[in-house]
Amino acid sequence: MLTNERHAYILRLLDEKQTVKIQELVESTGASESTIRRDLTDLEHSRKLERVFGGAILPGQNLMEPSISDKSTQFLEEKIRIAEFASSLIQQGDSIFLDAGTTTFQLIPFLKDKDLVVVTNGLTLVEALNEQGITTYLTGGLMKPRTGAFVGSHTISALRNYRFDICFLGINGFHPEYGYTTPDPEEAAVKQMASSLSRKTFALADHSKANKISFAKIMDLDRATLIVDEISKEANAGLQKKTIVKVVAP
Amino acid sequence: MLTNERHAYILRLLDEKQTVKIQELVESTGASESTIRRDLTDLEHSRKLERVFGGAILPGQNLMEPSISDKSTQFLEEKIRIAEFASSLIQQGDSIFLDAGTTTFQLIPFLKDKDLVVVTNGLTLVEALNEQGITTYLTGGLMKPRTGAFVGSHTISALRNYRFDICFLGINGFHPEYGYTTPDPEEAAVKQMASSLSRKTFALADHSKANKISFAKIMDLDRATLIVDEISKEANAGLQKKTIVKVVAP
DNA sequence: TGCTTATGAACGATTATGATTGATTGTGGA
DNA sequence: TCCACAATCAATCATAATCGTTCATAAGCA
Repeated sequence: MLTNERHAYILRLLDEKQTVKIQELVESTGASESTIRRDLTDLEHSRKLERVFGGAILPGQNLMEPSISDKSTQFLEEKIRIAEFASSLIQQGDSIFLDAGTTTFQLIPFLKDKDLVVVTNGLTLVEALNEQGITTYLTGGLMKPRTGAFVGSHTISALRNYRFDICFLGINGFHPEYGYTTPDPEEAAVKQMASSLSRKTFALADHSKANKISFAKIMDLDRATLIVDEISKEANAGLQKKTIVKVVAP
Repeated sequence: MLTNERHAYILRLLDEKQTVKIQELVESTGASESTIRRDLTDLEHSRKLERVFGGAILPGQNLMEPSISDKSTQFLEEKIRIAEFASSLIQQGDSIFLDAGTTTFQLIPFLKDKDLVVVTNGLTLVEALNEQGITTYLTGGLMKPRTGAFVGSHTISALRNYRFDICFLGINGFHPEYGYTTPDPEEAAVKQMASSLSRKTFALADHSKANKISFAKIMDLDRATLIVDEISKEANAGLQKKTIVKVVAP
């Protein structure tokens, strides 16, 4: 059995059953445990699956490719609600920055007929924006393969060419003390720069990001207005002292 | 068994079974392993299949067909031949600029395992480059919806951040007197800037571009080495006085 | 005949594989 | 909670399969 065949087989089985066990694969393929282990390591490295103790599962926080986004985007309903509200803050003729990310991506359908200039650092976003016929500038820079986000010094200096009325940021966590955070320092730097070039900054997040802390700090809470779908009363009270919070209930 | 017969047989088998093993082919055709190896290498070069360890699989399982449909299939064989030769000019560790375009797009499969840094202004190219695991910078700028090329002042100034060993340009026409031309002045400006930042510049074109003149002039012939698939003797004589021409015959 | 092309065998180099090891993690009972 | 046991893990090594290259021979062609 060819290596590629095994890989395809594993992915097919995984797609059917959501999870696969290593022992199960050893038996059904006839390959050794070591080989299956290596297969899973390879496939995880190319983000096709996620390893767990004893087997593998479908990748959780997945890419934003249209093909998989439909079924794998978590909190899609909430993100759309957040995006719709965010779009209501935009004026005709505004210039806006759209951060790379799945939540900001949901903003795009609401931007039609607004006569905007949009700048983004997200590869998937620029394609969707163009389909909507919106004038779009991409920052460029070094591309992060997994997320399709552009980062690095090139991206930062490209941003300096622009000024924005509004800046919409995706974030991975917000916390009263630690502020807005995201896993990648490079992405954090881009978000900081974009925000500093904008008259107003909005942070978009679903409720799962509440009180989460990621590795890289973007900014303190008071530097951006937070838009969330729902939030506990205690948490909200804690946040209100720091910044403006807009809760978009269903 | 004739070479062509074997090739046809291999492709038929591959189409049926999705994958073929070398041992399997050795047995069923009676040819030696070396011969089958050569067959697979040939067929891979003409993009009919993709080699893997122990056999071969159908090509482009994960490439994007939709974005490159009509225009790119014209003279596809020729473009691949041109691209393969062009790739032979690249040294390990080079930094190269890849112009947006269908001919330069065909270069990408030949760039694997070359340890390169690639800069491009083509949206479709950056995606394909990333699938190959090549470190890729996108210039960014204003996106031209139809072609997926980035142009404008942002693109130009982004280019100034880099220096290239080699620059590969796609063109729409070449002419002894009028030089290299392309329809869009904005794209011409990008090509000019990229070339001026490169130690060497190559213009890639199929024979249909001979003696064609488009609206915007990129540069005179002597500023770049021309790579074409074929060309009439008279035309070649006229060109040779102006620049170096490399003809990539089948 | 002389020339080119296709072929097959042989070589060392590269890659995939399977078995083994000791470390790590999850499980269940005291 | 703690401990012991079983399952799983990553790392290593030796082996087997496959790879590209080279060279010599055979076949096709003028």
